[in-house]
Amino acid sequence: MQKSQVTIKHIAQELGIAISTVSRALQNHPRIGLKTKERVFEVAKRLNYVPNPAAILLKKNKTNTVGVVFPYLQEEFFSQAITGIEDVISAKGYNVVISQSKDKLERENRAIKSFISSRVDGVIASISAETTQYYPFKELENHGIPLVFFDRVPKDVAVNKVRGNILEAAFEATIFLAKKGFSRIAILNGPSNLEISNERLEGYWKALKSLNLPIVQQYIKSTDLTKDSTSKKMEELLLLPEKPQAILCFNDYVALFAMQSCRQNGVIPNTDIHFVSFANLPITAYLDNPPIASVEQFAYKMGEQAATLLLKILESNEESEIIPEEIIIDTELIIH
Amino acid sequence: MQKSQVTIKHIAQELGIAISTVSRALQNHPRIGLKTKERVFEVAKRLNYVPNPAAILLKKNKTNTVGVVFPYLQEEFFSQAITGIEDVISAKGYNVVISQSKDKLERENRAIKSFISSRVDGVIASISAETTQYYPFKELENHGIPLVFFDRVPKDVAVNKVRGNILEAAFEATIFLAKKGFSRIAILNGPSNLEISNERLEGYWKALKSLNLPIVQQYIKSTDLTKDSTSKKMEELLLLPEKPQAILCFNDYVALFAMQSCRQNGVIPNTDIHFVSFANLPITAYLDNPPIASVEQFAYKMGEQAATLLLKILESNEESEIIPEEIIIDTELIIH
DNA sequence: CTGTTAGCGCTTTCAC
DNA sequence: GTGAAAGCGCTAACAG
Repeated sequence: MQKSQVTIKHIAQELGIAISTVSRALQNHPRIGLKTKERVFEVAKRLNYVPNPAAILLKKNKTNTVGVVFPYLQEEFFSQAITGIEDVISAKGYNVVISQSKDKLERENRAIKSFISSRVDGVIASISAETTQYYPFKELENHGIPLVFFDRVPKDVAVNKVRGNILEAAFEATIFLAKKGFSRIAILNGPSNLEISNERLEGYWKALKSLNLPIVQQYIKSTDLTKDSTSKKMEELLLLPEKPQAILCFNDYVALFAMQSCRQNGVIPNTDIHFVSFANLPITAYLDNPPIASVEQFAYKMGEQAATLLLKILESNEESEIIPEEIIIDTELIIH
Repeated sequence: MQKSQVTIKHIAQELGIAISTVSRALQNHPRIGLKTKERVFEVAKRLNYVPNPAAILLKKNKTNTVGVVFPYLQEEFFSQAITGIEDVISAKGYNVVISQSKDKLERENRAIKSFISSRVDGVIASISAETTQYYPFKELENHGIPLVFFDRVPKDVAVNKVRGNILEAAFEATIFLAKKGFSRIAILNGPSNLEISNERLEGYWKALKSLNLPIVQQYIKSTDLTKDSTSKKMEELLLLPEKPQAILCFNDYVALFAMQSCRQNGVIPNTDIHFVSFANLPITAYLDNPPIASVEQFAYKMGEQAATLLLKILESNEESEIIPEEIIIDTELIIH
């Protein structure tokens, strides 16, 4: 029971023909006789032949594989996106290899290194909460590997991006809270190296301004997305003389952590303080008391778009200079 | 900016030495002069040399990659296990490629096919809820690819397995409920093609017997793990003239679905009907009203063990006949 | 210590 | 239509 190493050579021998003929037959080359093809396919199947991708890669210098680095696979937002990516990618005969950074720069780097050494054709990435520099991704560029950023895109860099219309969503969410009658609206934001954090903040600002509400610095907090950090910032908000009446959270997980922290401090979420968050994850469906609204970001669709953009780049003329593209997906505020 | 194709040939030319010398230097071969090595490494770094894995594979016929197929990556039980696997595997210089079956036989098959064609060295698998036959995995055997089953192991087949001591856990959980004073204990089990479902059932039976409680057929339900199926079975339990007082659930997700279904039918979970489940996932920490207890299965440790077993097989003499091994990890009932 | 050479499995000119 | 042969990047005898 050792590794079956059936090669086209075996097929050729069995049939008494040249290996080049077998190769062509297997590729459905037009100039090969129909009968020959049939015989080749029959023997290939019978022998359990599986082409050796290494040999093909060596020859063609193309792995037909794209790499994906996301912070957490278990977050539904990302896992839905991965499904979208996989569906598009595999329909085109490519494979996907998935890595998670767990929001650690070091793991992100390792993933990128491994993508380079395994010669993936392209990469889709959502940067870790620790990533403050574009640098690690520069390596991919050096090796000529096309890159599409997803959701968590780096700022101030001309790169391919697919992301939600977060500014608009934050604006709407804030307006929604104001219309509910709340004037003291806080924001529990993500780390400021993420452009999507800044966009939330801008949307929040824009809304407050348009409502003629004051911008209170103490109501603006950012967490590193961990439970500890989030609880700490939430407690700071609870200690303010004028507690916020409502909080816009970076995502559902931040909202859940914050709501837990409230409960531990004797504050009843969505009664004493109302929560709105981003992502609209299925997890909220399990809760007796979910955030009162959440921004649906259509992760699956975003994944599809990212994959489509990457494939477009891969299949464009490699020599042509490519100008970075930015795709923005509209969101929708879902009221629970 | 095209794919940099720096090869050892370039390094050899640059230095005016033979490519074999470069190859050996890069591998730290003992018989290469220290100075030569230094020069080779210097040039390699400067030229941004990355070894071509395809060429190595073609030569050595070893990808240093293991494949993992799990039902759902977003379930913490599996994602924790993957982290355990990754940590062990990457410490040994192997790579991991991850696939999810989404509990669909067809996706599972696709993943296995892809593992075969990409020539992974070994596979770790947790079978889908739809998989009733060992068959799809037989293909791996045909290609001499070692396989370790994880948690969801097929029944009646001599294969490598790493799993929790589910029978014991179900026994203890049932005893726990009985000690709480409940005599009408139901079980919302998983599909019967999963051995771990049968073990839960056996543990449950064993406990009831030891307690001299009757085994009531109407209290034994199995779901296919989807929300719909679980809700349906839960409603059947609610319609019984003698509703159960407590329910042992296949896992936390089944418990959450069942608890939702209770609420929708005016039954208060953990007040009217008490829940105990398997997995002890972090998700339960977000709930105001989690199951009263959950069986911690130590997914990370299970992942480590599975990876260790697979590596042991990979690194054993390939010719030696391997007898399947079964590793059983003890569980712990966590009371919330 | 280093160089020469064959060959891993496959594709692809270039012949016929 | 099919075959012969070169070569992708690398490793590992086999020579020195």
